[in-house]
Amino acid sequence: MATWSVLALLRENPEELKRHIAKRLMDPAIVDEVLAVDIEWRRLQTEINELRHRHNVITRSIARASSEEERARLREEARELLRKLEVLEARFNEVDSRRTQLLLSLPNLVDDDVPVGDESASVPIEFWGKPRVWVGYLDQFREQTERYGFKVEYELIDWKPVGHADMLEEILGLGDTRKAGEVAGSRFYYLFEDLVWLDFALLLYAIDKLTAKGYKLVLPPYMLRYNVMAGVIDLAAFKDAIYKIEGEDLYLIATAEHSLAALYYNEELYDDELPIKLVGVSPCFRKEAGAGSRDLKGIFRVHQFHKVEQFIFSKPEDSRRLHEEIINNAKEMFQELGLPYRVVKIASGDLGAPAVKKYDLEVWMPAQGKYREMVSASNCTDWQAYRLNIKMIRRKGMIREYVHTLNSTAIASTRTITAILENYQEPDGTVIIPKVLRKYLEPFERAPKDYIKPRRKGEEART
RNA sequence: GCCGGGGUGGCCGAGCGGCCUAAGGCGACGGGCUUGAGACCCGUUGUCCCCCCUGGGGACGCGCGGGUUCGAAUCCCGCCCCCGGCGCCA
Repeated sequence: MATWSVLALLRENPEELKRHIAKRLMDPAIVDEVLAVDIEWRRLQTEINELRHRHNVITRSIARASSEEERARLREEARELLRKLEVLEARFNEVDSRRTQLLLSLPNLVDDDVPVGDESASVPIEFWGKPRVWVGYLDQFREQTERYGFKVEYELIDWKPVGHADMLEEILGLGDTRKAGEVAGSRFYYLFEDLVWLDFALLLYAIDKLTAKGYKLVLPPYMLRYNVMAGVIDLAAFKDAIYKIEGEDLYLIATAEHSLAALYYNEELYDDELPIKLVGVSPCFRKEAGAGSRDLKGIFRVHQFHKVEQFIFSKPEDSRRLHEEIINNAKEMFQELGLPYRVVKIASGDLGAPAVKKYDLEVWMPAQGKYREMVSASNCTDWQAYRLNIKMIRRKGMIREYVHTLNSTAIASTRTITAILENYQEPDGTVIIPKVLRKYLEPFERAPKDYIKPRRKGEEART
């Protein structure tokens, strides 16, 4: 019998489950509630099973009854049981849907390795690259490195790089968020020419990199049904992030993770075919309802962007190792892109409900004087698999368990573009194109090759 | 979107109101036989609940959800998906 780790812990050691939930800074009282409902659920089920059994016995005897009178008597007896069952089943259905709802509202467990606390407890565990630090940001740069005991080499610059938002609209003239705002709303954008080429070059680079490592390339559905979406994310994320198609049971994906996870919805995988490593490409649609006015300028936080995503279905015993693998893949790509980053181990209070552990990769943004999130890599263990009903069968003994799922950004296009606009910016506004991207631009006549040249807004593109 | 056909266990495929709750085959797993493998023989093969829990009992399960009946894979209604034809379309 396959068991979901959270349900197993609820039944075996509810106090321990409470500690996990408390680590997420959530109210552990839900544990008592769901435990009581689960007990009631089991009790009712036992009672109903017994009544149904008696009913089945009678029902079977009707066909074999010797006389018409006997049949009539048995029918009445069966009806009497049905009346009792009706009452019990009504209770059960109530309890059952309550139980389902409560179980689905439980977050995943928290890995022992995760720092406990709110987001301020998240800890950088590794720095890479030589960030360019403007003199005015030196203090805050030190604050973001030395405070955690890291001595990070940097290049001090005396000119302040232009922020990505002004770069794209004013210096390069290759983006228009004002017009997009007028016709679609804030957090939408038009990108033009070289930045569009750059977007596609980034995607191709990530696809090339990961398929070379054996990941299977997938172009997934961009919309999913409610039941499937609810299997992948928690309700809070649903409200804050997900767009619904009017009049249809369809929701726009916020990341390819959602439809990649759903690839084996209601299926069983044999242990000898795992791990299954996928690389998906898709647009991502996000409401950003909880974001308020954060990052309103530019294209850092937008309703729509392209992303290449890593996704793995794994054996339970392999998921920790594979979690390291996907964050390492991301690191490798950002190293090759030459973007200085740090890896942050996310604190328990800031974990999403699906994950037991999460790493973010944050790139140094010279114009903001901050490290900003580019990549997020999560180990979801059996949380999504339980909800999507994806099991693993161990050949040895044909034992069924839930598979583990893992996901990580490879490259999110618009965010990575913001990082390139700030990190590869020359004092005159020229943006150097990272070397690894150039081969993906080479075949196209009108694509930029080595540089993106400044040309004020309204100026004709290219020379 | 319209008309017609169809969705049965991991897979193929019978069954079309009760001969007790899915025949038969394949696969997989366990065991027997064997020096080993194959062939062969026996058993097992979904979900859930209960118990005196190396085992035993029961409920549910035939695309999904309802309904009719003492009894539904079998009859009725709604939805989803697949195949064929027509229409529309990048």
